[in-house]
Amino acid sequence: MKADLIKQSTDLFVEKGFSATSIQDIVDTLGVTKGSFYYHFKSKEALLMDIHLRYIDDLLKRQKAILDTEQTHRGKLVKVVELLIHDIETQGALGRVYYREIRHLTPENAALIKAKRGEFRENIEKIMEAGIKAGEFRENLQPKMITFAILGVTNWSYQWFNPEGVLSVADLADMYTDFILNGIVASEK
Amino acid sequence: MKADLIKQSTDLFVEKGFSATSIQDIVDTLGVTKGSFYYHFKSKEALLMDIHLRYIDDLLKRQKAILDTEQTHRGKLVKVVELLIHDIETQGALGRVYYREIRHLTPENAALIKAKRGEFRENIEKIMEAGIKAGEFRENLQPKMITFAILGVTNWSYQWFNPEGVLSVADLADMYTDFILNGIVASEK
Amino acid sequence: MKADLIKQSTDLFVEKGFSATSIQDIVDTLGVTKGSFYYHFKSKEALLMDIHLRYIDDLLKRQKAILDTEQTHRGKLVKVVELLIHDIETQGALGRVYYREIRHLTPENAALIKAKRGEFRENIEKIMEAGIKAGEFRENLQPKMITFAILGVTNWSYQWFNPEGVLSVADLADMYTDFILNGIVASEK
Amino acid sequence: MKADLIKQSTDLFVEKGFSATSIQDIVDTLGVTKGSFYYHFKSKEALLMDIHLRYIDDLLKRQKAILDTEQTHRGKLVKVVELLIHDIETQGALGRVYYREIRHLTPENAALIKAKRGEFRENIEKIMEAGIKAGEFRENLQPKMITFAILGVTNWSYQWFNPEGVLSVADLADMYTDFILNGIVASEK
DNA sequence: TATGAATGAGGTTTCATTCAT
DNA sequence: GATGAATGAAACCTCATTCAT
Repeated sequence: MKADLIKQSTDLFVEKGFSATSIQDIVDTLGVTKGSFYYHFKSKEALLMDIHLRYIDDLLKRQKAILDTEQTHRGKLVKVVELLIHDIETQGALGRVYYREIRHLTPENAALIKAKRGEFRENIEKIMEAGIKAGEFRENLQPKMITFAILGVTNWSYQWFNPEGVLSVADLADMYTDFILNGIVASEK
Repeated sequence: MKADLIKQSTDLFVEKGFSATSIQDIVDTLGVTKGSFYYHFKSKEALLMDIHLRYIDDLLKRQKAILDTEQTHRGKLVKVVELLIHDIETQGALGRVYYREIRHLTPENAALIKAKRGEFRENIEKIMEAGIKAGEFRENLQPKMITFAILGVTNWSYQWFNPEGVLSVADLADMYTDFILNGIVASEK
Repeated sequence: MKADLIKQSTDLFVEKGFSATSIQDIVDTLGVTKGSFYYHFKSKEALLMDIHLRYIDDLLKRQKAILDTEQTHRGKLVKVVELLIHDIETQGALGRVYYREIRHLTPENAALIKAKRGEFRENIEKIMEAGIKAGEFRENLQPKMITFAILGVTNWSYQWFNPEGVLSVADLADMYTDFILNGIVASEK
Repeated sequence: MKADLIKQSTDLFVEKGFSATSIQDIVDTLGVTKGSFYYHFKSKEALLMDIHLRYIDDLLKRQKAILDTEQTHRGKLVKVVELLIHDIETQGALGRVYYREIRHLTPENAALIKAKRGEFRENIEKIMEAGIKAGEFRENLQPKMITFAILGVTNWSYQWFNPEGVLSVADLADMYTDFILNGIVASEK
């Protein structure tokens, strides 16, 4: 039941946004009552926090697995990009909630989530730094800014990509790792 | 007065989101009354539409100027990227409202804005297509997807970039055009 | 367990009032669940009635003991006043619940409690009447109104008196019996 | 309208208590809507605070007038007692709300009201002190405790006295000033 | 142009109570 | 005896909107 509530509310938050989704909307889709909702969640914000925590903790765990497994910096980066893009398929557009609605968490909760987001981002920065040092990546890159650029490429996909369209998630991941690694300019031979 | 209302409400929408910002919030920061708001705007949604229209029309106008002026495909692309990033400074984080709150427009209005967004995006796609054909850009790129990637890089900046920080908007624009054009992999010499 | 529920709920009713205290509040302080509460009490009102009944029945029993024991009218009155004031120490501020929350009983239950209250008060009135007749008390007193005045002196103590302060319950009882008997005017010698 | 809301809600608070009176109850008796209530009052608690403030400020003002006018300590005391008892007639049983519902104010507001209550009480204490010093009142009285006893006599009247009964407010005031001044014991001649 | 008062729908939350286990 | 989940009514409050002035 709690799981159902999380599932339904996430879908509704994706579709209509957190503020525009009422508790009534959520419980109506499940045919239960508001009282039931408040038995499982202290507040609407608590539900949002729950969603955020599950998402980022899961992301961090899988990121860690990649860092521990992959050998090259390039391999690590590619796998992390794939991780983010594949999530569009497995998690629905949950990422949209994750980035859009953090403002509706209490300051304390928002701070916690932001710290975990920062951790995820810093892990990518570290890949960049190490890759530059090792000569795998270009020298004149600023790791922090390039990390934001890479996250932009992946996260923006949540806004528009339809995994059931003509292009598969795997195709998109390939295309984007290629773009990130090589840019768009034709090499002069 | 109308301009003040637009300015204040945009700031509040950036900060708290459209749904979470009440008309009362808006008029309170200006020291006027709600009646006054409704003299200038038919509804809250009309204000949001106004904001969207001003933003996208301005963007399209400036994009058109670039397309008419720049000669190379590469030059056109670089200038459009710069246009988007420089907006963070001149327009504040208005872009955040623009992408986040379209959901709260009426279906008709949302369709109009989406059409204009599409136009803006297609103009970039056309640059890509032409650039590929001309050999300026790599052959095996999919213009549509690469356009989304580029928009991801620029638009994501609205989420985190502080133009008053140590890195200037111009620096960021340079760095990102370089990233888009060349990727991150060190060339093997 | 039932005793614990009564004890905790009385404390909470004293502190926050009957309406403002939820069943959840009560069971939380005991670490049990609501189902458990409803095993012991038919309803929240039944608990309140239980508290009222225990209190007034106990008071009546002890008042009766005094009436049977003391010889003089003055002695009876003094002992009843002492009874009421000493209760602040032994019963906590239960008296506050007793007077404040009768409104939340069902009409039938409220009537029963009011009848018992009336009995307690009439017993004091009878002391007054007999004392006046016997010449122990002043002639021109109206027993009913003076009884209310005396109850005012004692019951009001529940509002402010702290038995752990510098003045003991016994001191207060002495002082108030003296006040009731002699008033405040200095006798002209 | 605001005045109407205060009037109706005070009556309902007297009758059913603050917690048990809903905003709906209040507005229904006036045939207006909840929105209207919240236009005039920020919250239910703000209304309660309004009622408390009006009551105690008025009481303090009238007490001050008495202190400035009356010459003897005895006269001052008698007039203050009359002031309190006459209020039952002019203010309805508002005093019941005043003493019973303070717990529903926010801590800050409750502190303010308690401070003003304290001021009122201290003014009576000062009469007692001065009266004792001047030999008008008995030497062995503790001003603070006697003040509470006097307030008990008067305030308790709010609980039971019906000004439309056989005994008038003036009669009660006479009777109680006599009781306070002379006690109940028959003087031995 | 602007205000102040009012509306009514709907928002989040609380709560006494029930009941299968 | 006790629990945990659920209910449904009702609580407080917010808000976009209207309108006479």
